[in-house]
Amino acid sequence: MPPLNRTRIVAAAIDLIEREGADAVSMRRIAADLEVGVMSLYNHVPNKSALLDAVSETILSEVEFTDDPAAPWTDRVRMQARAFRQIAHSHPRSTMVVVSRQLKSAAGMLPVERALSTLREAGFGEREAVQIFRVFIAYVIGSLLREVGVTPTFAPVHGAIRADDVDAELFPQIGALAPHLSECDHEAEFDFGLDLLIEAIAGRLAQRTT
Amino acid sequence: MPPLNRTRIVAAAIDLIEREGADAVSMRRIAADLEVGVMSLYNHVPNKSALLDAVSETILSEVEFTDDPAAPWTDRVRMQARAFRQIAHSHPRSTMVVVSRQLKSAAGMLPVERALSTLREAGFGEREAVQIFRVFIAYVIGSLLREVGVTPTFAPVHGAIRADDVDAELFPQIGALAPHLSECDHEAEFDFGLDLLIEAIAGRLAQRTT
DNA sequence: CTCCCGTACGTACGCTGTACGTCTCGACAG
DNA sequence: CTGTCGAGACGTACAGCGTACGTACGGGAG
Repeated sequence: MPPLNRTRIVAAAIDLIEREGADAVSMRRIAADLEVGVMSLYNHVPNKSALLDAVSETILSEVEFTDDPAAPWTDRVRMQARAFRQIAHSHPRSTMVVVSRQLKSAAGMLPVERALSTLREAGFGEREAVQIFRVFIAYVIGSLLREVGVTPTFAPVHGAIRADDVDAELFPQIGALAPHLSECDHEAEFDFGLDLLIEAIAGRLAQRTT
Repeated sequence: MPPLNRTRIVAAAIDLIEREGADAVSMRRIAADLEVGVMSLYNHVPNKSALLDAVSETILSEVEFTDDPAAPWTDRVRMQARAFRQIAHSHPRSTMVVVSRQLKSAAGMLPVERALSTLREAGFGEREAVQIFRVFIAYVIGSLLREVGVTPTFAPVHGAIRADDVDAELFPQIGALAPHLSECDHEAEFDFGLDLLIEAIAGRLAQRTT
């Protein structure tokens, strides 16, 4: 058994989250998985919150942000958004952890820097770039949370909604659209909204330069 | 002191969340606020999870969805989205609770029904209406979470980012745009993205009917 | 009056994060 | 070789959590 260290602890935490969900994470549980005393963890991690920060940072730094500065800005932002969505695939149950922690570290700020720089190079003004950036962030995070089921409200998937279950009098639309509501191709849905946003932004840019 | 009942318990829970945040919520704490034994709560609420569902439902049912079926669909969806955002104003610290619980009840499904019906009446197809609905939900929820600070990652507000704090070599854009990043008129930002989305959707509709 | 049931409540169990003290072991100074 | 020291592993302990269970009381039904 290799010596205990921060990296092994973080890896065990991620593994535990993916196996049993974020609620299952406890210092005792992680220690047990590592076959180690609980308090030994505290020699390498100051507290649970810092451990979750490290989890977030690790996952974030695994995302492959391949950016081609020569490509059109529309393709670049699309690629960046898609890269971010990869988190939901590579670490689905950790997504909420990643998204809900502010990281002041390089791993957390690099995606921001890239996005802003892309928008600036596309020709948007300072204030404009930040606004557009925020719109994309909101959409991407909202989409991720729906995909991993953290915000099931108003996004029922899983056949949780059956046409028979809903009162056709009160909710005729939900009843009628139940087949479409209960199935969701996350990638297609994500791209649909993403293209919509990019198209709208491109429209603004074109209209302003004329 | 009036007799204990479900309504009073839910009200106490909401009050506690708004005063001290969702993490401060515990059955013992709520019971103490009501000057009542902990286990007395369980005569009116089956468990903590159900209590939080009730909290979500209560807040949701307070949202005023004034919908004018005669108005253009663009105005209607804008109004619905803004109404939803009111949650962040009326119960900021409860927002995450509301958004993260799936409600099968009428209070949870009514907004969905309204949105879908608006989109259908605007002329969108079944599948299309659901897709567009999902895009709006993602954007609205993402925006709410940023506004209430649940997803501070990539959305640093509060002057948390100062131009001096960031390495100008590694993050030139973040440094240059720090003034804009550190201040955020949530309502204006929300409307900016909302109008962008509505405009894009309207474009799709116009293009298809021609 | 008696019975009964809903409500309030105390106790208890297993879980949580983590502060603190102890013990062991490898490295290095003399 | 021996004495010392620091770092890491670990046990114990405490306050707090959700809630299962048993008990006591008070008012309406028969």
